[in-house]
Amino acid sequence: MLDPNLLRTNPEDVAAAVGRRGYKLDIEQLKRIESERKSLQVETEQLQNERNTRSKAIGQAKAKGEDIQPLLDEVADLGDKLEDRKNRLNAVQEQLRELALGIPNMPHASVPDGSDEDDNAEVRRWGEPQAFDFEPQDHVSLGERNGLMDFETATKIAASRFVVMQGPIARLHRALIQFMLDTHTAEHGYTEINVPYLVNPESLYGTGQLPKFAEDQFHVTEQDLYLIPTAEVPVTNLARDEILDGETLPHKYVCHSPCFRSEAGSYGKDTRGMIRQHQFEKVELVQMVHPDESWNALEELTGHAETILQKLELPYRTMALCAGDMGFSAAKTYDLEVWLPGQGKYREISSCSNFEDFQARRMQARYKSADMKKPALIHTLNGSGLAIGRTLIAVMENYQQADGSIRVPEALTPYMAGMEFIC
RNA sequence: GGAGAGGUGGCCGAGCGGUCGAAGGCGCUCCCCUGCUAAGGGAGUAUGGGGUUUAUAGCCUCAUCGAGGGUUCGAAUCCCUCCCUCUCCGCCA
Repeated sequence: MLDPNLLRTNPEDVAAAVGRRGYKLDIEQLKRIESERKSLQVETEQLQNERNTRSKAIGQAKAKGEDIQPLLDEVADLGDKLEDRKNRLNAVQEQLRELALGIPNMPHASVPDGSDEDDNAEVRRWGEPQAFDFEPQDHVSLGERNGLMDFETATKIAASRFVVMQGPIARLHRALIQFMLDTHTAEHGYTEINVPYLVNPESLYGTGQLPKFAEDQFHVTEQDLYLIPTAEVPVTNLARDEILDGETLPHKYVCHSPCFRSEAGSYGKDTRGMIRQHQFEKVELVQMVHPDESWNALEELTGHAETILQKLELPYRTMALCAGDMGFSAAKTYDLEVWLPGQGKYREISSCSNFEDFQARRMQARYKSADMKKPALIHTLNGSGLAIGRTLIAVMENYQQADGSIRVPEALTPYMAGMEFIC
């Protein structure tokens, strides 16, 4: 959520900023509702004040044993009037809240212009896609070779967009998780954390998945809980309604979790293989930082994710998302795209964003240092470090041999009991 | 799942329809006293919103005693629903 005060006092600037990402802010509507809110709120509070004052007087009169009937007659119609104003005020405030919750974050000045992924800017590139002296297969044919990956059975026991993995591939999948957690905790200073995979609606409001993206979530209606679409949700919400000690910032968490996404609206997209699944695993990096530090932190966090790709020796490029391609809550996002020989292109494997105070405001996540009179909003960031399923694919496709076997990346052999090839 | 108890300010803990945003204690901040890492005295010490304002100063005001409804001129106090915590029993990875 944007600063309501900014929205009130300077809607033109806000409109211009969010306009860069293709969001049309109706300034006239905003101003109209806002002025209505103001007059209604002032009136309502005056009435409340009157009621409080008079009720107090009644109490005092009664204590002295005076006749309070005349006083009661005086306030007879106050209640109805107040009730009416309150209802109208609530309606207007709700309208305003919905409007504010629906406005995306303002892109940072350094975010490139553009409307879709074609306008994303390449920031840097690492590694060379290797030349194969045979026709490289994609992960689906590589995985199905010995029944290591089974999409049909997954469809039988669940639905499409799920997978069953077995044997060394299942182990490689686990090895990637261990490797990433170990790297981020030992080398990058993150604290490993384990969190609930079902969260309440408040948490999804906090990070911005609700109210706008309800159809993307798996909802357990009986208990009104949601399967997490990413560990970002439970981890970032650790700070919800908290005042963190400023001296303890930054808080850096690394969290492995499954992620559940309905993928509504992506029918027919990436239907083959493990690229886009309803359930996948991810090692997520989350940082809660001092507002002055978030831009440094974004560069740092992106670098942490890149380190994983470098250690796995997977070629990738770093893209700065253009204004029109960024997620709802982000002020700036870097995507890491890994080279997939099976597709002959770079595909997203990580997304690292600075949300500034956008999520923090929704969550009321604040910090306070000794020299501060009042608490202030923290800044939040997160990034995949990395998506496990897609990393697995990348390893399979980039490390495949002519015979269809897969060489185990050196960084992973300690986690594979020394196994060098998956046959 | 069954039976009970309870959710109040940073913490502990009173309050059981009126002058309560809330006694008291602890903690914290400032001041005083004290010739010494103790003790004592005094003052202060919740958060969020709105209005006014150049102002994150001041002033005015509203809301908040787990959450949401209700009764009432008036609710921390009464009623209803929900959530959470604790104790005992049952079940169970």
